[in-house]
Amino acid sequence: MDTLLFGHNDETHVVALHPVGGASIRIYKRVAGAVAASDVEFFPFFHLSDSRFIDGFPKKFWLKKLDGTNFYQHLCVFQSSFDAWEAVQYALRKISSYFQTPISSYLDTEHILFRPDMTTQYLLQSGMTLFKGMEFTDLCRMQVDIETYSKTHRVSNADRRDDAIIMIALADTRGWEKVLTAKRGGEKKLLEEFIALILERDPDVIEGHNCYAGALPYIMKRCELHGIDFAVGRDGSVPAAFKTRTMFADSALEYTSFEIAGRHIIDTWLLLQSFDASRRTLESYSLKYAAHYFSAASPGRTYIPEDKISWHWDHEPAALQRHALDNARETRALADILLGPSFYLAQMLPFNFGTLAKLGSAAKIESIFLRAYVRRRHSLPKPQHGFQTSGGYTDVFVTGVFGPVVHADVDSLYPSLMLTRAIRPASDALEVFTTALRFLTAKRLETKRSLKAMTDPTARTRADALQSSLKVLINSFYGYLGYSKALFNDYAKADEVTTSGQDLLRRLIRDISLYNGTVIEVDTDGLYFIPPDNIVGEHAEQDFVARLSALLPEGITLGFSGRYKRMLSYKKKNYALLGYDEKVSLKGSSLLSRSIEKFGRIFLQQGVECLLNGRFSDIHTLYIELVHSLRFHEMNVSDFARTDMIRESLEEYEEGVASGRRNRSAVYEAVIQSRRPVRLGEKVTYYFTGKDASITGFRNVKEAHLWDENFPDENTGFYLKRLDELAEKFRVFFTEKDFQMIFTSDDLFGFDATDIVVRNRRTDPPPAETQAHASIELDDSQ
DNA sequence: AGCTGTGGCAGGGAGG
DNA sequence: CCTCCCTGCCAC
Repeated sequence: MDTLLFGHNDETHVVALHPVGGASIRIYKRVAGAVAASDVEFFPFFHLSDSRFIDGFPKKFWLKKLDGTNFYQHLCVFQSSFDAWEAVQYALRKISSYFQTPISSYLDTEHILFRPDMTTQYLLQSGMTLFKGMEFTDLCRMQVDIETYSKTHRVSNADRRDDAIIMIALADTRGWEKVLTAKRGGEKKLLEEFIALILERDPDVIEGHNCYAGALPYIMKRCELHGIDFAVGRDGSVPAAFKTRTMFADSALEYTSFEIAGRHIIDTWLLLQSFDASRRTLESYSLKYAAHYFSAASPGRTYIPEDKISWHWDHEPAALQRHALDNARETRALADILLGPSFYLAQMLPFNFGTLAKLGSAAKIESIFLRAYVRRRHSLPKPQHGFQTSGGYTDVFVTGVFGPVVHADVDSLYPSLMLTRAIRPASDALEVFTTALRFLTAKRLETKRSLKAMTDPTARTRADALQSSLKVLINSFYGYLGYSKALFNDYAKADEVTTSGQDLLRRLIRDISLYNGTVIEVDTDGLYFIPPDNIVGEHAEQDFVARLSALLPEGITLGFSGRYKRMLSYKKKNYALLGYDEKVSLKGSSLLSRSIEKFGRIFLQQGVECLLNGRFSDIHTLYIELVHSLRFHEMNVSDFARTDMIRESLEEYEEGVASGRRNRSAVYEAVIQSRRPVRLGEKVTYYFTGKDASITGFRNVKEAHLWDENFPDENTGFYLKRLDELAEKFRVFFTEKDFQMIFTSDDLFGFDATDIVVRNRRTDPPPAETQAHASIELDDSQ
């Protein structure tokens, strides 16, 4: 698509554009924060580019700043296609007269047609809040799972003529379920049946697990091969497809995004990604794992691995049918759990439902600003250049094993500080920031209060989805301040928020110490501490936290968030907790990380458990067992393999290594060695081979599926060394003598755990006031 | 087209 | 050996 590029950037002018009275485009001049608007005056600082068409209609325009950073498509939604066309004509006339040259030839007007209908109206509402007053359950959501067959290869390929879609499982929220199967060579008929069913059931939402990267492109390709239109839009159109690249949790993600006219597409795989972006608790994004994680798996179901699908189709088609239908059901269960917040946000924000499910939090916050500023016809600021300089306060005062332990944290620390101290971006002339934050916070508290009184489960689910969607928004306000691309960013204010938070935490540490409590660890908004001797039992602990809370400024409260039998304090952001239910949970990247091999994770988990319970001889036994099974190749490859993600193409990798931009890395070398193509974002499992324990990591690597248990070639010395590296983490908890005795594989002098105790140490000089009251014994030897 | 932040630990490679 | 730098992963 052609781009109209005109004018030049100018620091003093900012442009906003929106429909007024349905048909005109106005461009504003920013004068000292106020707006001078004119139909005639024109300040062209944007690209008008890439208008997208759905069934011939311009859906929206994109305005792009000349520095390439911002898009304002949500300001450019028109009430009807007629208005949009008028707006285009208007803009072109203006541009032509401004430059005194006809430039209408830049736009391909051939493809703009007049045909306003309900579908177009529906689509064009994307700039407004949708579903106002509706309930989540009012939507008709359809779930889709496809199974594909391959005669010659383990996994089927959309491009191959001899592969086919053989089964489509469908379910919807009206309780309807169906499995379509293909007769021999009947893929075309199957697809036509599928299309007819979508039109008949007419769902508002189509859901699939990994449907953007999986089912949808596959189906589109198969339809293309059979020469049929996948016309499932409400206006009879085929889906619009476009390539997207987004950043999810530090890693680039490439997939083809689809839009179906009049319907929303939901990919539960993407929902999982954004769910995990804040919590980081998921081990995998597979449907199987996620369904299990959310306790949404169909009871007693069987799973058929991808490469066994063809076999089941030939020999046990009924089992495959059950498998496919269970996938559709689990997809629905996942969406039920994860989709609520997006639905209720669609009632509040100027994005449609399907889009909201894909957006990050900054885009959501910004849409609140944009709508308010457009309504008030106020100009928009440019993002500030610079960076944030401070963050949360983190400290650990003692290491070792302690108990009992209380965890307390400040409720919504950053939002509370922003409200009580009236912190808002300086550029926010209309004070949308504070108004919106206060409104959303009040709304959330109100929802949480009403939730307590509710008994009806569906009403509770609804209220909970609403309050958690509000929580997502509220917690994003702070991050928005420090975001480089945010129009209303303000780094100084972001710093003010964090430094006030730090002050508050230091004050709490002092207060706890003055009461003779011992603070173990602090991180950003919460602290773990040993309560004073006279505070015994849960009630007393809660009262104590309430007393501390009463000392804090108005509007800021400290909440009781847990009590533990014992805590192992290792390093900042690294600790373990032993609950009163005897459950142990590890925290922190050095104790619990996907980059640690499975045997290492087991070693750390069990080792920490033993430490918390004082079972020192068990650690010794555990160590010896692991050494033994490594030395005699008794482990499976999955116990010592590592899994990493492919984040760039092999070409980019080789280019990066050659240019010195990046180092060689084991996971890429493993793939290169096995000479196979890889997808971006693919996870590859590999292990180290050879005899030399001191090899550099990127040499002697092999993909895990090439490991043969009859000829185990893993580098035993390397993994033994690795075990000892992990054992080093325990050194700080023991005397040198005890440590040597526990972590040795020969019991020449016998093993005797009776004299072993955990050494508790002070790691940071405590604040002056606390020393006089220290109520635990500490070894200051460090 | 779409992308919230800082702080902290560990491991690997490169080069001394 | 060590230090420096980069990346990955995690806590909040």
